Amino acid sequence: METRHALDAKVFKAFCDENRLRILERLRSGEKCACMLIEDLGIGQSALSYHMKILVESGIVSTRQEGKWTHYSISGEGSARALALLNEITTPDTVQHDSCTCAS
Amino acid sequence: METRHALDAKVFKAFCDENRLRILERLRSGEKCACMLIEDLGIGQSALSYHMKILVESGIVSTRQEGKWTHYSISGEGSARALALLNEITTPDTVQHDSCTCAS
DNA sequence: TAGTCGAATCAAGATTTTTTGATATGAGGT
DNA sequence: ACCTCATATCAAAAAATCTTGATTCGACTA
Repeated sequence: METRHALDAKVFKAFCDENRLRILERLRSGEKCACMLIEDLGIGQSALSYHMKILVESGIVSTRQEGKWTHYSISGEGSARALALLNEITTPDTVQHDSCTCAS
Repeated sequence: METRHALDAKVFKAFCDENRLRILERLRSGEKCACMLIEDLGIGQSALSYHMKILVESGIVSTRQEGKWTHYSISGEGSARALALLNEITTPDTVQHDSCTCAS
């Protein structure tokens, strides 16, 4: 079983790699097929496939099959989830725990 | 020189590791000193120091020195920057590029 | 059904990140 | 000045991630 933290980390791994950020940058301007990304980014076919898998599994990107072509686009839903998660992670708790007592 | 993507990736690396997410979880309830985090997370002293460095350099966490103790807390400013960045990265461009023509 | 083409998967090596233990630094306290 | 304690840094090993080239899979076409 994976901990919740491991699952959360998976979402943010989508944004941790330079190539994936370059892919997302391309997708901001609309759906793209794999062939176009490969050409545009100067990246190997299997490398692209590897990164797309990570992006899709994190929920940030969705796929559409059209014959033998695969088209990728940014998932609004997935992005919203990531944004909400990031917000949660960085927002102070309502419940305040005991503060540090090491200097007392 | 580092590309912008590499810099952006650095910010999100703060959230890519299970231990760092556990640290942030603790910090949500307020400022904590290193000694408390080490004990609470069952992590080595130098491992904590390593992760804190990444968190601080990404701007998500800020430090306060008090005698020989270091206290860490979530930076509202840094978090807001990360949130804005994530939002930008995942929001469709205004300028629409040519769409994919591979199936034409 | 054989051939072709786009994309996924696999296996190996390269690179990066994380952990660990040892040592250094720096702020107090004596 | 010396000692102690908290944290940072360093170096080496361990683990995870990324790249590359080869192979496989699945959809279309002839």
